[in-house]
Amino acid sequence: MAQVRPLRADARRNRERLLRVAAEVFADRGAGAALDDIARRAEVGVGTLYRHFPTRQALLEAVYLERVEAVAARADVIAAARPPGAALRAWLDELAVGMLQARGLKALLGTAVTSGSPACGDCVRGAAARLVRAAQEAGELRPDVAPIEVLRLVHGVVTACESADEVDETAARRYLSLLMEGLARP
Amino acid sequence: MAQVRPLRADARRNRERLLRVAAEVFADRGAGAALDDIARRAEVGVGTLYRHFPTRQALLEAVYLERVEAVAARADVIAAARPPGAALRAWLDELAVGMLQARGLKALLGTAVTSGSPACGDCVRGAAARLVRAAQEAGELRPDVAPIEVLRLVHGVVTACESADEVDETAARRYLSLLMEGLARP
DNA sequence: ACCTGAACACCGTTCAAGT
DNA sequence: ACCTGAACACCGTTCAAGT
Repeated sequence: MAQVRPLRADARRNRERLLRVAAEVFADRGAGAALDDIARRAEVGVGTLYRHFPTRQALLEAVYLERVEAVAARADVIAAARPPGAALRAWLDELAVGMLQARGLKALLGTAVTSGSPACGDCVRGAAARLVRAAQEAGELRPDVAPIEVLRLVHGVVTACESADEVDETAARRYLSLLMEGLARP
Repeated sequence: MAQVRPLRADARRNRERLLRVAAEVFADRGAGAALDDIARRAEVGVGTLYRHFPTRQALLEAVYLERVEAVAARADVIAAARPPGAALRAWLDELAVGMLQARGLKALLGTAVTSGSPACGDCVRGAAARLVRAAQEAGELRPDVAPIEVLRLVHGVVTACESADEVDETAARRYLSLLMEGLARP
């Protein structure tokens, strides 16, 4: 899937410049930022952007790949330190805060979670599945919810926060708290 | 605020044609449908569309005004027939189903709820406030949530449903059910 | 093998000219 | 008082020409 042959030196430089610039631009213009603008700031033809990243989604994934993997990896760290129910909750907390902070991350996870993009989606879905199953086996989570539903609900909760005037992590935690209480009862 | 003088006959006809066509187009193209397209189908210059509805939001509001008012009015009917907690829940159910069915309605309420647009926002916020307060006074709803937060959460839940493959009212009710259980505990 | 940027398509929005 | 549609701006996407 990934490049078998290493990229030519100039191509590699361009790719990296694009990623660095895209991260900045997504950060302050949001996930819908003009691709044209990203190419120009990276001092690269638009065609080059499209060659490396055929879709906006592909660019978003490449930009946030590390962060997404980090969040997914946190799942196991957290799971080792806490009982299943608390672990799930703590991880969803981190996930929600991450989505609130990184403006592109939420857009990415929104679609990645739904339409199974292999790169980023799998590791997040996998992490969620492990935590959800564990919590269900421990009787700390209602058995009739699927991991993907939990992810969708968290996505919805973050959306609810965004529609407030200012991004508010406290509100996010409160909303998640409500959600978790609902999820706990069978 | 509204037109003091009645509209000229041709203007009135144009306005009505625009509303009728816009309703159709929003219904099958979504709330982001091309305004250009709406004008063309209504056999009207684009400028005429902008004259009557200066923003997409204004058009959405005009198209869904009746439906929104109907939903708001349902609040009092429901409140008269059930205890406060059940009434709130039943109304939020109807609200969520309405947002799922009418593709523009959700987009409209999303912004209307946040950035207080007078036309549609007020009546929905008012209805929500009455039901939420009543449920809180009856001790059936935690006292630390504001009506607008409840609306945001419902909006988030509907968003969660939409990210599923197919629009699923059953899922919406389940999610709302979880949310309400979380909202009930103090 | 990769890059460039002109070219095209599409959509939103405005405004001069018309009735 | 209202309508029209050309004109402009902006953005996404492709592709012929270049190295």
